Amino acid sequence: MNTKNATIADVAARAGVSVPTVSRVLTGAARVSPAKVERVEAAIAELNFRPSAAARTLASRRSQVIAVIAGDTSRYGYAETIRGVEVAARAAGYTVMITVVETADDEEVDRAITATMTQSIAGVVILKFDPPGVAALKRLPADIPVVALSGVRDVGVPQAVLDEARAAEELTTLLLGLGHRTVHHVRVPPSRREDGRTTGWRRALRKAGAPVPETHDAGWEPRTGLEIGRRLAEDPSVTAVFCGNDEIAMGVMRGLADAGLRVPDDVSVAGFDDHPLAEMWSPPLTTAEQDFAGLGRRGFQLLLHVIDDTSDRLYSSERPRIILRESTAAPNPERLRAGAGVAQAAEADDAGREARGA
Amino acid sequence: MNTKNATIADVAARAGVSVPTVSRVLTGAARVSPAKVERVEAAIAELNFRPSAAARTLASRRSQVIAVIAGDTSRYGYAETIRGVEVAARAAGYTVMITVVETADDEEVDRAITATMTQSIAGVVILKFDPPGVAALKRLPADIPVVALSGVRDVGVPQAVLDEARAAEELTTLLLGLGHRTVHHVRVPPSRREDGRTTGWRRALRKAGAPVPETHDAGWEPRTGLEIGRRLAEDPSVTAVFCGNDEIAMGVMRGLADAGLRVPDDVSVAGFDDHPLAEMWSPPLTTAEQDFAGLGRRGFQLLLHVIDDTSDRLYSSERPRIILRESTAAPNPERLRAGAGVAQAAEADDAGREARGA
DNA sequence: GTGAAAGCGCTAACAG
DNA sequence: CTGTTAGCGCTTTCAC
Repeated sequence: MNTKNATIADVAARAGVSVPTVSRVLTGAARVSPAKVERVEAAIAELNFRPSAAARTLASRRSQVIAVIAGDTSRYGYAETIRGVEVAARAAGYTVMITVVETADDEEVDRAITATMTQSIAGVVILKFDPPGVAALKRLPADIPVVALSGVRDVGVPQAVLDEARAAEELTTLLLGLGHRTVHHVRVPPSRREDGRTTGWRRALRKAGAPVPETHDAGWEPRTGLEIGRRLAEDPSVTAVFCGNDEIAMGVMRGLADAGLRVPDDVSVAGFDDHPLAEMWSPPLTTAEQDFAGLGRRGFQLLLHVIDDTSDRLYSSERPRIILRESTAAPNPERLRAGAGVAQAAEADDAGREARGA
Repeated sequence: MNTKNATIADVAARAGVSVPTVSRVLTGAARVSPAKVERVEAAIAELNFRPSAAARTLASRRSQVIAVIAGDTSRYGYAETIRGVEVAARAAGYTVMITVVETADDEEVDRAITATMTQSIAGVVILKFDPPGVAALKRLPADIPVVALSGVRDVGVPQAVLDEARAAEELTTLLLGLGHRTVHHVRVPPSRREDGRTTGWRRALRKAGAPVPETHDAGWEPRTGLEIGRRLAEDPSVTAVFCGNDEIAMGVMRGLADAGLRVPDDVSVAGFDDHPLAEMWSPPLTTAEQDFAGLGRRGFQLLLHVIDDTSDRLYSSERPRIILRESTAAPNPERLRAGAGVAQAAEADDAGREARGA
């Protein structure tokens, strides 16, 4: 076996042709006589030659690598989105490079942008799921092809979107339709001031004329939902809870259970995303499906269009699907009664705050 | 602002120095007079210059990119391991490139190896968690620095390991200590004939003189555990189940619950990995913690040693930790009695098979 | 079709 | 310390 990598010159020598000819059969850029093609291919196989992407990129000023910039790589939605990008990229002959931006600090964002731009890449897909993603998108040089992936439509950048607001609105409306006076909301860390999930929830309540309760803020870790669940259990006006994602919903349910409440008998809980474990949960979780992998795939396709300048319609969105399972039901009449007084007060409170412009 | 990327020559011209001098301040390879350093840095900032990794790699034959080869990127253990690698790589100034190998087919593995080797990379970290990973490791050229990450120690390759067999043995022993006659086992897809998890389980049973029941094979999806759970419920000799990972354990528990059995009252269930949702589950899941992110970090550090040829001890392992929660308890006396006859028969059966050399 | 010549943007030896 | 001279391995003109 050959230890050192053969070069295109080695292949040319072995095949008895010139270097450019080898390059031609490699790239298929120009026609080469069948006889030579065959000899070149034989030489490539014999020498186990693999072209150097670095040299090729340097000479051609084109690259088959794309970068994914993300605030995280491991959490469900992120990992699935990245997987979708990777699958589509691989199918198109591209390789994926990862750049993680942990915070939205100037320094961290710059570091990430530099790390990304230094690599000669064809384009970047950026997960605009959180503040670091938003910040990175803002700082990315304008001359590099880029596609943003997110839950809310934004202007000025080609993007693939999951219509979170719509899904959240439908889900909340469904809960209201079950007979709940209102629906409480536990947020996951938003990408900016307000997420599509929260917006949709609010919109549904407004449209239904239901009171809009104060939101509860959870982190990304399921256990952050636990404490919130316990607090929620103490408030008898709470009969339905819509959580920003399934993992938080599971934490909230654990907290509710710790407090002795049953789901959905005492409180209905809905999640978001349709995490693979949502249907395994006890009770199986009502949620809104989010096709993250599809988002990633669509994002990459869009990027390909941006790269090739095939700019017809640089936007892609898809309607989400609500999945009704057993964690949601009609409100518990007793609890509804018990909470009535409290809710009344809260409502007045809420009205007051709104009037003051909060 | 400058649209096109500035080159090192532009910087040199602007700073009034030679190109190599700019290179020197860039790489810090040689001393440059403070005055020039300052001018060069100013020029770099003004031109917003970013060196081209492709050119640098081509000229220096060194790269700051590593590849991660994995059979999957999204599942819990995989995603966390990759995250660990990325964090460590980023801290050391490296960028991570992902190569997914979906199957162990020659063609697919070759495609992945070629895609990886074509990029000029400093080394590769390979997730030897499954057959594709094992196959890819086997086909990787010998001259590229490589570190394998897995649950079982193997010879011939620098590697970071999570001692699965030991964790599984301890967990099974713990279950046995609770009074169960034996422990049933649901496997996740193994990396080869037998995983460390299964090996450890078997070892514990053997050491305790407990019968070794037939294993059940689940897939990666939680729902594959569901059907197995239902089947397990029908067999009264089953009082304790050790699952290959937490997600499958959750599916199994759902199946058990569907059949009307309670955990841990009727059947104890233990998982593996300590998935973030394991403690949110009802009941909270007994499991063995697996520090995947740590595995990834250690793997990258090892790779750095392989690259620098600092070959002291190219192996790293860590003792796992068992987490006892509420999904496991002493066996249900009634079920134990009911199952005795069946178990007896199964045991005889098992003994017979073993005698025949299975 | 095909080869010769000229770089791509950078680093690696050299001299000095 | 610093500039000059050669490439790294490939693609891209441009003749023929």
